[in-house]
Amino acid sequence: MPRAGLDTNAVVVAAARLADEDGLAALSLARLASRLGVRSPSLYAHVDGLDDLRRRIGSHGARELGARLQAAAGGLARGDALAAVAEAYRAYALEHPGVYAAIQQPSEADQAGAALVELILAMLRGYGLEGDEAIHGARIVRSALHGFVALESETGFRIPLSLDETFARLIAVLDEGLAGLA
Amino acid sequence: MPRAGLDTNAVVVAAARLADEDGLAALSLARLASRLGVRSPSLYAHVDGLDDLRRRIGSHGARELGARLQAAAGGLARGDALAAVAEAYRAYALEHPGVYAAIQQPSEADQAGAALVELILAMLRGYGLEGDEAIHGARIVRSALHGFVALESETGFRIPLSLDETFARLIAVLDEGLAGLA
DNA sequence: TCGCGTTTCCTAACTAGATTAGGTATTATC
DNA sequence: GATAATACCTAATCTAGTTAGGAAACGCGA
Repeated sequence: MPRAGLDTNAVVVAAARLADEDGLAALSLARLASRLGVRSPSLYAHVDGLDDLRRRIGSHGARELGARLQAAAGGLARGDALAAVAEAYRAYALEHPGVYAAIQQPSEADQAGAALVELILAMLRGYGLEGDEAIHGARIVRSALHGFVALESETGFRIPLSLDETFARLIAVLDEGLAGLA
Repeated sequence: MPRAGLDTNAVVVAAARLADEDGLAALSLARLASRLGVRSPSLYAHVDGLDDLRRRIGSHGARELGARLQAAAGGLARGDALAAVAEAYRAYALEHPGVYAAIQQPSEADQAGAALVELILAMLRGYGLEGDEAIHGARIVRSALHGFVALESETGFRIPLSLDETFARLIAVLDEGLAGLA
C-alpha cells in the first residue's frame, strides 16, 4: 500500500490545525494520526512524542506570529506601529487559538520568542526608550497584549460590550504610557 | 479499617495544594488519591471526575483571590487602591500558580469571577469611570494584570532585569491610563 | 534493471490514568 | 441496637502514550 508521505513539518502543520480547531488540550497523537490516515506509533518517526509535538507547534507559531508582526510594523512608527502590531497580534491569537496557547509553553532556547521581544524593542526605540527602560516597556506591552488576548480567547470577558472598543482603549493607554516612560 | 474522613472540600483543598506544587497539568486523580491515602475511584464520591475537580479548584481559587483583593483595597482609593490590588493579585498568582491557572478555565455561571470584576469596577469609580467606560477600564486592568502574571509564572520573561520594577511601571501606566479614560 | 540502504509505516504489547459497576464496612440517626 | 446513608474498596473497561521489532515502499548507485 502507498505511504502517506509525511515528514516532521507536515505533522506539525496538521497538529497545529487540529489544535486550533479543538483546543490545544484536546490535541492527542491518536486523533492526529487518524486525521493523517496513519496509526499513532507512526508519528514517532517524525516527532518525539506529544510533548515534543506541542513544543514544535509552539515554535512554529512563534515564527509565524513574528513574521506577521514584522509585516504589520513595516514602515510605521510610534502609535501607528503599536496599533498595527497590536491588531496583528490579536488577530493571530484569535485565528490560531491552539497554536497561540502552544507558543506560551515554556521551552528553553527558543530563539523565536526572543525574536518577538526584539521586534517590540525595535518599535520602542520610536518612543525614545533604550536599555533597561525599553525592556520594561516591552514587558508591559507584552503583558497587556497577552492578557487581553488570553482572556478574550478563553471567554474571560463575559459582559456584552464591544471588545474592539476595549482593545482600542488598551492601545491608547499603552501609547500614552510608553510616551510617559521615556 | 478506619476511613480517611474526606468530604468534597477536603478533596478540593488537597487538590489545590497538589496543583500548586506540581502544576495544574500534572494534577491527576491517581496522585491526589495516593496523597490522600485512598484509591482513586473513591474520589468519585466527592467529586465528579477530573474536569469537575479542576472547575472546583478554580472557583475555590476565585473566591480566595477575591477575598484577598477585597482586603487589599480596603479603605484605599485611586492609585493607592490600584497598587494594593495589583500587588495582591500578583502575590496570589505567584503563591498559587496551579490554582491561578485553574481560575482561568472557562466555567459557566461562575459568580466568583463576576465578583472579581465587580471589585475592580468599584475601584474604578474612584477614577470617575462609570457605565461602559468603567467596563472598558476593568477589562484593561484585568488584561494587564493577568498578562503580566501569566507571563511571569510561565517563565515568559527571560531577560535578567527586575520584575518588581517592571510591575511598578505597569501599575503607573495603568494609573495614568485610567485617569485619561475618564 | 537490480540490489542496496534508508525511511515510513505497521502490528503487538505495555503502561498509566480515568471512569463505571457493584459490593462491604463504617458512621450517623432514631 | 437496628437502620439508613455514605465512604471506601476491588474488579474491570477504556482511552491514550509509548516502546519494540518487523515489513514494505522509496531513492539511488552499479
